[in-house]
Amino acid sequence: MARGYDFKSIEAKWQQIWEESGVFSVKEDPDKPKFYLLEMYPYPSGRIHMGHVRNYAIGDVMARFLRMRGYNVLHPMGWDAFGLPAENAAIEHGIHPARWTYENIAYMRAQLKRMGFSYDWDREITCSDPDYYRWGQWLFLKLHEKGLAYRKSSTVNWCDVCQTVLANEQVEGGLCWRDESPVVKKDLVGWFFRITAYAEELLSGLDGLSGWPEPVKVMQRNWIGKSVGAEVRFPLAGRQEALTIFTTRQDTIFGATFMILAPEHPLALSLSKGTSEEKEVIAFIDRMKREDKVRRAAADVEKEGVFTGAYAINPLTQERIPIWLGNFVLLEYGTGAIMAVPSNDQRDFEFATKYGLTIRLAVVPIDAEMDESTIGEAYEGEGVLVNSGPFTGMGSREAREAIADFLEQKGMGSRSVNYRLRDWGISRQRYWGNPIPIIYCKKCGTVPVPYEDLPVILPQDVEITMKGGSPLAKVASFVNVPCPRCGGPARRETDTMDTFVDSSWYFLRFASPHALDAPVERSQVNYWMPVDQYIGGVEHAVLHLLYARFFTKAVRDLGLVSVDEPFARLLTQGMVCKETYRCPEHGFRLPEEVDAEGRCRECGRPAEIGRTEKMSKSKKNIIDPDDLLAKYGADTARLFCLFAAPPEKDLEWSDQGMEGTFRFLIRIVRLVEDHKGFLRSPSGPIPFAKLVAGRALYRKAQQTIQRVTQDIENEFHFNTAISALMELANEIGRFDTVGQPDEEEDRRFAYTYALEILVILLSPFAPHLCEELWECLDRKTSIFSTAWPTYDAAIIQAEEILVVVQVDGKVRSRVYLPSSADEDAMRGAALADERVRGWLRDRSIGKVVVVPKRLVNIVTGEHR
RNA sequence: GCGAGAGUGGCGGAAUUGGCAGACGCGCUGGACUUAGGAUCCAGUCCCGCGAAAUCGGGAUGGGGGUUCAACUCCCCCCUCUCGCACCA
Repeated sequence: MARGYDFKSIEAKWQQIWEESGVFSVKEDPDKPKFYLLEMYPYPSGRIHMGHVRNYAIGDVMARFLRMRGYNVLHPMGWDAFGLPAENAAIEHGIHPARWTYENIAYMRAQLKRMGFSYDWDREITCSDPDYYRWGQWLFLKLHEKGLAYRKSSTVNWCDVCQTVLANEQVEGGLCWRDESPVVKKDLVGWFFRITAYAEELLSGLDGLSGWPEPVKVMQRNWIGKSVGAEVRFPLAGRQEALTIFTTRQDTIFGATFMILAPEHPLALSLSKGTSEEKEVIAFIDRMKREDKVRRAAADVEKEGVFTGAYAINPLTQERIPIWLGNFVLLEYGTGAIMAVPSNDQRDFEFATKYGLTIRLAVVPIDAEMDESTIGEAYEGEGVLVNSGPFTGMGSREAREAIADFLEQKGMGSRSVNYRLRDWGISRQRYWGNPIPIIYCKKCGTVPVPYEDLPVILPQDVEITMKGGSPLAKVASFVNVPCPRCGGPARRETDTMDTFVDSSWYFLRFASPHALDAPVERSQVNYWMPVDQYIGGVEHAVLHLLYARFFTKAVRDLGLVSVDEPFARLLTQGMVCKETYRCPEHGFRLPEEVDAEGRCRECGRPAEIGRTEKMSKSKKNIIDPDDLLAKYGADTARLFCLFAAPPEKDLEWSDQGMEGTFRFLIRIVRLVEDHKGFLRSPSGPIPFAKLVAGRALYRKAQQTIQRVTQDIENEFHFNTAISALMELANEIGRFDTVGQPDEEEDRRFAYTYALEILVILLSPFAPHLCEELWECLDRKTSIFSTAWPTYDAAIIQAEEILVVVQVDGKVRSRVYLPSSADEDAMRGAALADERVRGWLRDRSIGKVVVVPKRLVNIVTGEHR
């Protein structure tokens, strides 16, 4: 026990009481405003880390605060329990993924309980439970019926380490988001969700999300990548067909002097057939196929291409222009073909320069000279059209409309919109995930598993390896099933769903976690949704948060929910960071691997104190929440996370900061315990008007109510809320409890009041200790069934205000005035102030600026 | 390259409808109590200067310019850092 603060028994005691009383389980209640507060559920990796502690501490303050403010708060927790690490554990330690996962969950649930988070555990969801994943399968089948889930062959991102496909969103800079190994391309058949069907709504919906951080919305907008332009048909010379391209710059079409196709373009081979270029074209296509997609897509790779031998007709100039293949043209975007305008597109310019192709100006800047013979780079800005027939002289912006109209009138093309967003590939060639409920029959083709046969249970006895394809494919009893349609022999789909599918609707399930005949119970989900406040890491800005928005809209269109957007407000908390130690020979070192002189204990070389980085095992700078619980307890750990930085910023870990926070709690314990005999006033409350000795302290307590309430409510400024509490604690500590005998009642009353306010206001941050102190203060019911205190604006207003007096903008004096002082009184008092008069000697008074209740600025004229 | 965000004491951070820059905490310095202090309490702590002293003077919010009675806050230019996207036609 530490100096009178026995956090271990206090925390255990109250956690047990909360659990037994079930105070945090909720149900729908029409008499209270509802509030759905959600933090991103964790992957059960083994133990919680500081990022979880911070995330959930932020959420728990909100939950407890809002309950005391009279809201009906839904605050659930669950487990993102499917995923690859479970399979890795199976291979490394021979533990079954299910056992590994459920043991981790048991341990982590206990950790969360020891942190004292106020979850409604009755609603706990584990997405690897058949009760949960059957509804994921059900939703898959519904999406399939609507054409929103489909199967296709495509070139996919393949991670060799994970032995599975990755979605576009899961590739970061050409590397796997999970293990940072290079991603390679591979042709595979797999299942996709048609997220692109919602591209426009996902984009426009962002405008309504005023409670989301702007950076996240920007990232999503960029990811969706809407481009407005036109599709234009370029007739092929000597053929009936035409080549369709997409462009956003139809105003530059008169400068289109050649065309480029992606090497994989279906016309690529046939165009060169029979030409003298055929051999080279085949060789080029082969080479591109072998080359890694990621490397090819990097911007710094040199552009290269090959002439197909074929020509197209520029529909506006009627010019015969050559068709090339180019490594930088992507099959997946637009039509996989482009018109090349080297004068107005830098990529086309580089290509044209390399291969000696024609460059002709189409759009030139208004105020600068440009010449085909001297052009050094493409001009990509807005400007004026040249060489453009009837459109010459038109502004480029205007010309885009005019040329689009022209193309539509002549039947040469049409306005068109393209998105960078691709459909979401959800097939994973792994075991520990939700089985895709599809059966393949030779006779009937692709057959959905009938709803009444759900769930497709993930079999238990599976040999897990990281090679040779999906583990499920080797389980004969799973694979071989009769076709639901014809009864003939058929086989199951052996891919499982991306785990992001599970997390795309778990927030809906929390509203009715035990619904037996549907994924959600409609009245309950409509009562609770949307999530009023969602809290989690910014790393999911485009992954989970985009998928979840898509799912919500799709599920809405199935008639299951009535909201358009799942998360009304979003808080993305910063990372938890700590300084690192690095030895030139041994790399990152643990703090205990470095001695007091800062040398590596192994080789004696000075270890460099590295930069502050996100806590991670590999950087050896993690803090284990279990250690904090043992040394300081949950309240201190939570309070420090909230005090050290505002939630959206990175938090820099500081052991000394932890100590300071711990000391603060000990001081509060002493404030209560050292004055036990002094507390409580037998004669009842004293009206503020009659308070004398305790007047200032009472007012400070009232002011603190205002500050803490506002800081929590607006912008989540927990750090400043806590500093306000520290100020109040300091003032209580300074308060003279002795005084004159006739003032004793007055002092007792104010002291007790201030202390009670301190404990209540602190309770969302340090709930266990505050319950305990509340009990010490002789209160009989839980502090969390107490209403959040209110303040009186008239009391908060001090009788006297401090007015700053400036002369020519510099502070020269300060005067105290009654708070009722009007502008004239302020001006008069300022001008009468002796110090100010000294500064005004020899000068004439020009303007006098008066800011009510704050400041007087006297502007002087020239010297007299 | 494009997009977004951020630069304030020794450190984490306060203060932006423009109105006392540095709240609160850490660290540090001095003192008290102590056999002892890495416990606790009290005082001090942005920089420079005069001074016995402060309700003294000057300077200071990445750098430079501007608007204003008044700028950490608004406008323009520049520098640095972080994050996201990265040949998307």
